[in-house]
Amino acid sequence: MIDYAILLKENGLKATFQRMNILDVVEKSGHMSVEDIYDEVTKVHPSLSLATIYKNIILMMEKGVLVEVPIAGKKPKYELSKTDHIHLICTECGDVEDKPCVKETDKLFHELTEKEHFELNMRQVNLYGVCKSCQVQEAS
Amino acid sequence: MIDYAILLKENGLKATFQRMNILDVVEKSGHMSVEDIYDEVTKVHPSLSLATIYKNIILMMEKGVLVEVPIAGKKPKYELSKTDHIHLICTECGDVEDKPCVKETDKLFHELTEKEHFELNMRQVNLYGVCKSCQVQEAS
DNA sequence: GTATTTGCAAATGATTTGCAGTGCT
DNA sequence: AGCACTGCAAATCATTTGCAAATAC
Repeated sequence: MIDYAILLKENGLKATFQRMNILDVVEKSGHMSVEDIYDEVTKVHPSLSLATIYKNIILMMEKGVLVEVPIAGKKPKYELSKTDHIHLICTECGDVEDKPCVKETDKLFHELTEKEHFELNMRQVNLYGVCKSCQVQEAS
Repeated sequence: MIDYAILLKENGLKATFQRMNILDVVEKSGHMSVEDIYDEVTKVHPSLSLATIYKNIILMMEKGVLVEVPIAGKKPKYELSKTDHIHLICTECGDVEDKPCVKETDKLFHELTEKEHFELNMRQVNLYGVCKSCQVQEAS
C-alpha cells in the first residue's frame, strides 16, 4: 500500500483529497483512461470534476508521478510511474497487463541508441494481441 | 517507388487522387500527423478537405495500408505498413526515425507472449530521447 | 494567512457525420 | 451506369481556460 500523501509531497504537490483519489483508482486498476478515472473516482467523490482530473493528470505527469501509455487506435491510458516494463494490450477487451522487462532487450536498446548517438530517456514496448480470456470467448 | 494505385486496389480501395496523394506524402516523410498530412497534401491539391483525410486514414488503417504510431504526450502519427521496426522518437523536435528490429528482441517477445498464452499480432517499440542533431543545438 | 487548487461554465479544438454532387471502374 | 468517394457545413466530442470560492499547509 502506497502512501499517496507522501508521494505527492515528495514531488512538490499538495496532497488533496482529489489527487489521492485519482492515484488510488489508477493504482488499483493499473491502467486507466481519463473517462475510466472519472467514472471510478466519482463513485467515491461525486463532486469531482473532469476539469480537475485533466489538470491533475497533466501536473502529475510533469512531476513524474504518472505516465501516459499511448495505445494505437484508442485513447491513452495512465499508470503510476514504476520500473520499466512491457505492456500486453488486448485489442478485444482493451485490457493492459504489465510484464517485467526482459534484461537482454534492454541491453539491445541501449546498444542501438548508443550507436546512433541518441540520448535514450524512456522506453515503451506495446505488444498488441488477444489475451487468454478473450481467446476462450471467441472459441465459443 | 511504390505504386499506390496497385497498393490501394489490392486492398479493395479505389485509387483516388486524394488517397494517392496522402500515401505519397506519408511515404516521403515517413511519419506524419493528420495536420502534417493536410498541410503537405494541400500544397499539391488545395481543395482536399480535412474530413477526407480523416475518413481515409480510418479506412486505410482498417485495410492495413496505414498504421497509427501513438506517441506519449503528442498527437499520433501515421506510417505506411511495413516490416516491424523500432521508433526512435525525439522529444525535442518530434522527429520519428525507424530502426530495424533486433532479431533477438523479437524472439524474446514471442517467448514472453507464448508463455502467457497471449496471441501476439503487432509490436510497437518506442524509444524516447534526444536525437543527435537536437543534442548539438542544446550544447550551443 | 497565503498561495494553490477546485469546480463550474464557457471557449476552444479535434474529429465525425449527413448529404448532395462527383469520379472511379 | 452504379456505387464509392469527396467536400462542405453542421454536429458532436474531448480538452482547456478563466475565475470565484474553497482548502492545504
